[in-house]
Amino acid sequence: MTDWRDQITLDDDGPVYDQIRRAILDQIRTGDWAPGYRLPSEADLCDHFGTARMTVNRALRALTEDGLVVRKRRAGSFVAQPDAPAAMLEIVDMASAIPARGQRYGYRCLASETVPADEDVARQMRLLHGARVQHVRCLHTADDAVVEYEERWINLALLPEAAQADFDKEGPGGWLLRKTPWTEAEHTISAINASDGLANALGVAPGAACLVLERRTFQGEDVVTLARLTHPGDRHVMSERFGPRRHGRE
Amino acid sequence: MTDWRDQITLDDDGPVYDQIRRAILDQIRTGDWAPGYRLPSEADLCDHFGTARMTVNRALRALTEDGLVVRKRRAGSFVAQPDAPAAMLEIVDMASAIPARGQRYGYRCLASETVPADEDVARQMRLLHGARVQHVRCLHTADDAVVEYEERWINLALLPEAAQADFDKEGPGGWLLRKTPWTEAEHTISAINASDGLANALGVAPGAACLVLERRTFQGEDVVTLARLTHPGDRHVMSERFGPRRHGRE
DNA sequence: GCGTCTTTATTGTATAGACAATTAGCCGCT
DNA sequence: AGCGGCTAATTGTCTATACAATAAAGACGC
Repeated sequence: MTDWRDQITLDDDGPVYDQIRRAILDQIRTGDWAPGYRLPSEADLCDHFGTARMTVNRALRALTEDGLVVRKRRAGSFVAQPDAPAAMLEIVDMASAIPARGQRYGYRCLASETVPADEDVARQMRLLHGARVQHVRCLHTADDAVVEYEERWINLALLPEAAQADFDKEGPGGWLLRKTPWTEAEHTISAINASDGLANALGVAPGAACLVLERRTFQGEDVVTLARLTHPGDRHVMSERFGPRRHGRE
Repeated sequence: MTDWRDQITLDDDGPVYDQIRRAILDQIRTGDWAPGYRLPSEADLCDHFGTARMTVNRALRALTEDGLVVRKRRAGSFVAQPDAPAAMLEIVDMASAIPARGQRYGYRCLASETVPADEDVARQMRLLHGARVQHVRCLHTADDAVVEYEERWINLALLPEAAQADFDKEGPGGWLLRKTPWTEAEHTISAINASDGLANALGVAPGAACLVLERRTFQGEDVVTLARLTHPGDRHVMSERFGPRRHGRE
């Protein structure tokens, strides 16, 4: 990789601290500075941009508050591991959430195939009807009870490797978490009565209430992946807590 | 009211900017500085605390980012109107959400009574079994279709006025938004099959999947109110979008 | 090699001062 | 009374500097 100094420039639009923030954000978003990458020190950045340290500090602090960067005294500043989505609406990555509660996690892949997007999926993923997507269906279990039926569509235009990926051992959630740089996400929650097929997969009675969480994950304007996660309503709840953000020491 | 200088002091714990932030936060939380109140200017605060302006600025900026304070050049800094909870998980205050979509909003109060908390409610509200709470049940409609059945419990120890409040015209959501100072909130979402009674109230078939949102609203450690909001699953969804917070100009 | 001390790079916080941008409120004019 | 322009209060940003806290890396002794 060429020296970062050659790539990172300001756009002269808005406050300088925000220009710097966005410049660094871009490096992270493109994956150029991957998770774990050590950022230049404040001093180096000041030097490069020709600003005071407080200005660079403010940019880095904003990125830290957004969870994109982790900072440690003496060691430096690093691109954070992209686990942020899980933090907002809990019970997102089953593979990590279930062991945390002391239950035995199980995973089974039902199918993974490259297909043209049907109308509904194309609309939700902002793709043209018929665009190629990877369609994965799998089950997550806790102590042998099914807690989530996952249906997943991956945009092959953005992530062509997904067509070759092996989802037999690892769920698409974890795979994507490793592969894709930071993004935005959007959740939609609804409740449905289980169809016969779904009831069978989940191990519940037909007609039982199920909680459906659909998550679209973005890279800028593009949808990387669409996940439809269906849970038996009585066996699972989701929760989140918010308020004035936590400040200072954790 | 006595001069603010008599009330607001630092606790000497942690960074100064955070002490200042918390000191101001306390004024807001207690309702001492109510929504719309004009805060002292940065210069006054510097003077009072004996710090540099940047330090006070950082405290106020943090409060602004948390949505607790609104700042305007030349005019000053003001305590924000407490509309923040609605922003996080949308479809929260039906009375404002429904007209926003061009539908006709309707509200009907079914009952409002002062009762001792049963075991389940007491546990969720962190109260002693039998503590007095105001229990309100009501319906929200959009173009005459029921979109939400609201069951609400209000902690009378914290809000004794709730026993006398008239919930026939205004829903408890709006009333509380006006009455109670800023807090944290916690959501729990699940899906249930409608019981006969609930199905009747919502105007759906018995057994239909319903989305249940339970929200606990806190004042520090105390639960102010518990809301159980039940929606017909097929008629309603909730969504939220998140990612790197918006920065800079709106 | 293995512990212990020292050095030092890096971030975290705070200060004092400067200028820019915004705009509420006042003053004067008609 | 209404309008227009000026003034000044207030926030927004930036600089340059200083010292504190942390912990990695190196130096030293054994």
